[in-house]
Amino acid sequence: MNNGQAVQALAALAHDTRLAIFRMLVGRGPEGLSAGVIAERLGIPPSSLSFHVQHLHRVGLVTQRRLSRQLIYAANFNVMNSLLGFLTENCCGRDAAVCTPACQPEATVTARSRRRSA
Amino acid sequence: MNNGQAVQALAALAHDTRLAIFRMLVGRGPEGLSAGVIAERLGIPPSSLSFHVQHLHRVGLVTQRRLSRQLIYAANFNVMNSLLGFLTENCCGRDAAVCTPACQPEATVTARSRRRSA
DNA sequence: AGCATATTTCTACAATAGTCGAAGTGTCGG
DNA sequence: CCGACACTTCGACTATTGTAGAAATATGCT
Repeated sequence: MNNGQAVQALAALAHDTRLAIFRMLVGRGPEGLSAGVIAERLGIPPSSLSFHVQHLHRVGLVTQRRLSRQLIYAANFNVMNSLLGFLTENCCGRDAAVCTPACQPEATVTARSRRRSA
Repeated sequence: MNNGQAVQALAALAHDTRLAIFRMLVGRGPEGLSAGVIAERLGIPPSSLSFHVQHLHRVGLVTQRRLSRQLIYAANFNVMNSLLGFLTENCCGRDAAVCTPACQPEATVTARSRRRSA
């Protein structure tokens, strides 16, 4: 993920409604949820939901598929993964595990410093 | 970090100029950089720099201290850490390490996220 | 005190983002 | 083919954010 993509993804998540949508979809997993259900749960009009969920879709954070009449949205973990990778790589101290959030089980080897030959 | 704080932090980073500022400060470490130097390096007017760096300061992502006439800004790794923690906790599958970016030394990290940033 | 430097705050404007009803599009059941 | 349903797109408006010169504030030097 490059700088521009990161800005886009961050902007997509930087909104109450969209973060709520994304978290809801993350909780649901690959199965996803239909647009109508999301809108109803959040108590927002369908057109507003569509506006926001498409923002997330445009930047790749959610996938879209049709199931008969409904459009099912689901979180795209790969892109979220890339975003977190970008942030840890570029927005944390380079030498240290100074910014290793919920993930220092035992190893803590900074993935970056371990660039083993491909 | 709660939902609202996360949205604020994400919004702060979701802008080309601010992300550039933050990355510059991350690269510099605790020593930080003065407002003037940052503005000059980015080629933006002082008032614009002030606007953006204060946005980052307001949400806690950068610290501010005075050194004689200059105001020195530095990245606040704690808050960045909290943000990453929030994202991994709330925006990734809860059961799985489905979204553990730079936390697996050599295993699952996608080849793309491993390339060193230029 | 008076002047230079570093940075912020003010101000006015430009641009972008968000809201939501209404109209349009795709899909199914009969 | 028609009507109902699920959702999106359009359109018009409001609100928020970004930009940058000019004026103001803070600090230091002599």
